[in-house]
Amino acid sequence: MNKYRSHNCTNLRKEDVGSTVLLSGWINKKRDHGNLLFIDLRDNYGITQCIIDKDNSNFSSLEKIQLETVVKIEGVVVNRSKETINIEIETGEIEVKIKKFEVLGSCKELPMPVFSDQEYSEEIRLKYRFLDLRRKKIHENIILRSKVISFIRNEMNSYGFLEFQTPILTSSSPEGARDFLVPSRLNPGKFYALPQAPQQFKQLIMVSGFDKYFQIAPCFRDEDARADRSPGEFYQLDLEMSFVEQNDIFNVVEKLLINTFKKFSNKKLMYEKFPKISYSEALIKYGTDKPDLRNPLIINDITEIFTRNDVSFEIFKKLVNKGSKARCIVTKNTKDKPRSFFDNIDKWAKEQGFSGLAYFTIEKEKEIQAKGPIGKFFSKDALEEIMKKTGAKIGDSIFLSCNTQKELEKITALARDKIAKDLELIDENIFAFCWIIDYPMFERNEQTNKIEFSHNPFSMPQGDIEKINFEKPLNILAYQYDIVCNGIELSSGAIRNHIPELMYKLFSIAGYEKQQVDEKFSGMINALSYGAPPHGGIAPGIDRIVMLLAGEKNIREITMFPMNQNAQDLMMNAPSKIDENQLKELSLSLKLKK
RNA sequence: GGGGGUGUAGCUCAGUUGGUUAGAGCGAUCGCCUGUCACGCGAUAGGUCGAGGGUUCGAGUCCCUUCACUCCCGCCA
Repeated sequence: MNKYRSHNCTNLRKEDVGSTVLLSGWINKKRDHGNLLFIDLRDNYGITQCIIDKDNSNFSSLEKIQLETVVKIEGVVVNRSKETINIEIETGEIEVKIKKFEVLGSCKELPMPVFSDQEYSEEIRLKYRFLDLRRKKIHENIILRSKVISFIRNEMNSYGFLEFQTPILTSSSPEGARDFLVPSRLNPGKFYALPQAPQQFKQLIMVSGFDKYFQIAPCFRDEDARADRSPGEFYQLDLEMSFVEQNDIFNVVEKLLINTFKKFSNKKLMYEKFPKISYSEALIKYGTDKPDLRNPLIINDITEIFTRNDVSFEIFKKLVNKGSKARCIVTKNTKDKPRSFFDNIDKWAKEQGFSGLAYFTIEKEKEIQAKGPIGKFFSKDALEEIMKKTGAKIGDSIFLSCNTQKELEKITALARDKIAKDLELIDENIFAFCWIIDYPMFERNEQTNKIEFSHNPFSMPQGDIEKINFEKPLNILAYQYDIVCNGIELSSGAIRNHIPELMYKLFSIAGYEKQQVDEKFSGMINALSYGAPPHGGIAPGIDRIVMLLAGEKNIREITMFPMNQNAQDLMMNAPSKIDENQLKELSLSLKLKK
C-alpha cells in the first residue's frame, strides 16, 4: 500500500464500512464541538468527513490544527446515522473515525480563505494563485480546460490530423500585433520574436507534404489586456489542411465545435449548421463582424427616408445630405413601455460618447402616426415606407441614429446589445455560432490614408486570378473567414495564397517592395516557389472556447497562472529586473524614460 | 496613451450633511460545548482609512496630486 493513502477523498462508500483506511489531503473545514471534532478532508477528487472525540489522545492537537494543513489520516470507515447523512457530498453516507494523524505540510495563517464562495480581489488571488486554485469553482474550471483540450486532441487525431510542434523562438514579423522580443546572445544586436501564431510554420508544414496539421499552440502578442484577452499569451487550436476549399475547413471545424460543445455543455446550439454571413452584410445588420445571433434585433439602413420632402427631421436631413447614413433598430411591441425606457437608452447613448439615440413609436388611431419626441417630423407615407423597409408593425418602436458609416456601425452595434439587454431578449442558455465570410483583402487606413491588408497578408483573394482588378484593391475579397459564437470572435482563418507572384502583387498594393517581402518572409516565399499545394486553415481560440463552456466572462477564471492587466505575474514576480552581467552578455544597455 | 469604477482589520464589506474612542461577518488567539456539515456560545488581539499635500477649530468623509487593482477605448495581420 502507498504510504500516503489507500483511497482518495471521494472513494469511500457504504461498502467500505469497517475497513481501516489511509487518507491524505487538506483540512477544508473544522467543526469543533469541544469533545467531538469534525474535519472535512479535501483532495482533488472530493471531500470526506473525518471525526475524532476527546477519548483519542490526538484530539487536542487536531483541534488546534490550521485550515489548509496537509495531513495524513488513518482511521476506520463508519456508517453515519440516518439523520446525519449529507447528500451534498458523494461520501456523505459514511465518515472516517480517526485513529492517528500526521502533518505532511503545515500551513501559515491564510491570506485568503479557501473554503468560501466569496469573491476576492484579483490582486490577492493572483499573488496566492496556488491557494486560489484550490477553490472549488476555479479548480473545476481548470479541470474542464484540461478535459476540453484532450477531447479536442482526440477528435483531431480521429479526423486524421497530425500534431506537430513549431519553434517558440522565431523571427519578428512586420504585420500584426507587437512582438515579444528575445535578444540573441550569439548574434549580438539581433532578436528573436515569440510567434504571434505559427502562421508561416503551418504553411511550411503543408509545403512539406504533411496534408493535415494541428497543434494546441501558444501564441504571444504584446497587446493590452481585456476581460476576454490575456496579456501576452494565449492558446489556439491551430490547424491547416492541403488541397482544400473553404467549405472543407468549415466542415471539419463545425463537426469539432458541435461535438465539443455538446459534450461539455448542456446549453442548446442555436444552429447545427452554422449560418454564413458576409462581412459586409454583418456590418449592416449587426454593426459588427462579431454579431451575437442570440440577439434577435436587426439593424436597417433608412438613409433614403431622409431625402424625402415629407420628412422634416432637419438634423438628420442635413447630415445625410453631407454623406452620413441613417440606420435604425426596431423593437417589437414596445408602445406601452414607459417613457423612462426610451430616455434611458438615449441617455446611455450619450454616455457612450455619441449624440444620443432618437426614437419614436408607430401607432394607429385614425391613421398611422409616430409618437415620441421626433414623431411629428414623419409623414404617414414616410412611416409606411419605413415599415416596409424594416418590417416594423404598429406598436413597434424605432431607435435611429445618423452618422458617418464607421461611427454608425459602432453605435448601432452597441445599441443592439444594450436594447436587447434592457428588453431581456438574450437567451443565456444558447450557443449561437456563425461564420463571417468574404472579408475584404485590403482596407484604407483612415489616419494615413494608405491601403493596408485588412486581415492576413497570406490570404487568397477570391475569383479568377487572371481577372482580378488590382486597380481597385478595396473591392477584392479574400477567402478569409471568422467563427463567432455569442458575439465572441473564436477564430479566424483563410485559404492561403500559395502563388508567389500573386503574393508579391498583393504586397506591392500594401506598399511592400519585392525585396522587402523576400527579406521579411524569405522562408515562406522561397518555400512557395518549390511546389506548394493549395492549402488553408483556421485557429480557434482555446481560451475563449473554454470560457464559453465554463460560462465565465473573464479569461483569468479559466487560466491557471494568468498575468494581471499590466502583464505582471504577481506570484512569480515577472517581469523582473536582470543583472548587469546578463545585459552585458546580450550586448544590451538600458535607456529608461524618467 | 485616454476614460470610468474601486481602494477602510489577514479576507469580504458598512461607515449619515465633515463632529467623541472607526464598526460588522469570516479568519486568528483563548475559553465553553459529543452529531456538525456556513455547527453554536463567550472573550481577546488586530487599523498610517492606498500614499502625499491642501481646506477646516476638526477630514475615512471635501479639494489637488500620485500609486495600485479592475472595466472600457486605442491596440489585437
